[in-house]
Amino acid sequence: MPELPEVETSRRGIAPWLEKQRVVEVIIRERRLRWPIPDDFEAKLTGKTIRSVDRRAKYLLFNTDDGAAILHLGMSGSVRIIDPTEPAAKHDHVDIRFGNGKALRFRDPRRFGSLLWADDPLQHPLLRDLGPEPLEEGFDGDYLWRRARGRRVAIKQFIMNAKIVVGVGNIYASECLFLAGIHPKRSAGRISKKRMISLAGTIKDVLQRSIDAGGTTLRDFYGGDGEPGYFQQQLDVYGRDGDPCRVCNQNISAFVLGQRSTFYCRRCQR
DNA sequence: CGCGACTCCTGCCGGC
DNA sequence: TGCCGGCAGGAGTCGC
Repeated sequence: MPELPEVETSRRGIAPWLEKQRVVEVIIRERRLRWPIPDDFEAKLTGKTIRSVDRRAKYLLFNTDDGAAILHLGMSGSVRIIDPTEPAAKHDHVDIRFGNGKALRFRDPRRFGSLLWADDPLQHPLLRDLGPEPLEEGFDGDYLWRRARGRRVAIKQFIMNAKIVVGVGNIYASECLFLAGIHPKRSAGRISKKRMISLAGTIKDVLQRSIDAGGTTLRDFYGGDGEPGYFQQQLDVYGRDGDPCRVCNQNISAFVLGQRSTFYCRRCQR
């Protein structure tokens, strides 16, 4: 998946095409996603006007005057704006057609994504208990440090926990910890407030920089305009095991933590 | 409650 | 060239 910057880039790409547009038709070719698309989804959305396209964590929210569609891209999902006469390819599960003649097409080969309906999306069980947005008020080093009291889990898993803070995926978790000089395996509760302030800063910086760069990290990501992502390798450690550390020249190490690949510099990170 | 393991699914890549 | 195993950006759920 798209990590948070990819989702935000997708949101910015598609929002101008959708806002104030009336949904004229919803075409669902495959309902079996992470959860089945609800049977009444088409009926709920058809005929309504999109008021805004918002994002909460990695969920895209298509708000109408009466309820909202909630879309999660999972690991392999993408959205783009198309001419609805364009034939659907394999894994193109949903088209939402609008009054302006365009359509939003959702593709998701692995089907880990989801498409749901909620009268009040922020109160939906999947969104209700989420932690703060990393780029908004309410997230800083003090907050991280307070939440880490008594927690023995590895800091990498801690910052990837959406109940603590949303939007830090596997790639950026490694990157942020490298920049903060913290070993991925260090217990969350054993990190000083000073270092947590540094970590919160790197999380904000990395996510903001990645959004500014158009969000793209890996090659199968498509922005809302359908153009391939930039695939810029601005990454310092992710996927670079064996390469020399940018700072100290030590080879970057890799190991598995909580079933996720993890990259770090054993000299720079303690 | 906190934590670790497991799970869903397809595509792709490297090794033989 | 083909087959097979392993791995991939997420995150909910279960069992201890």
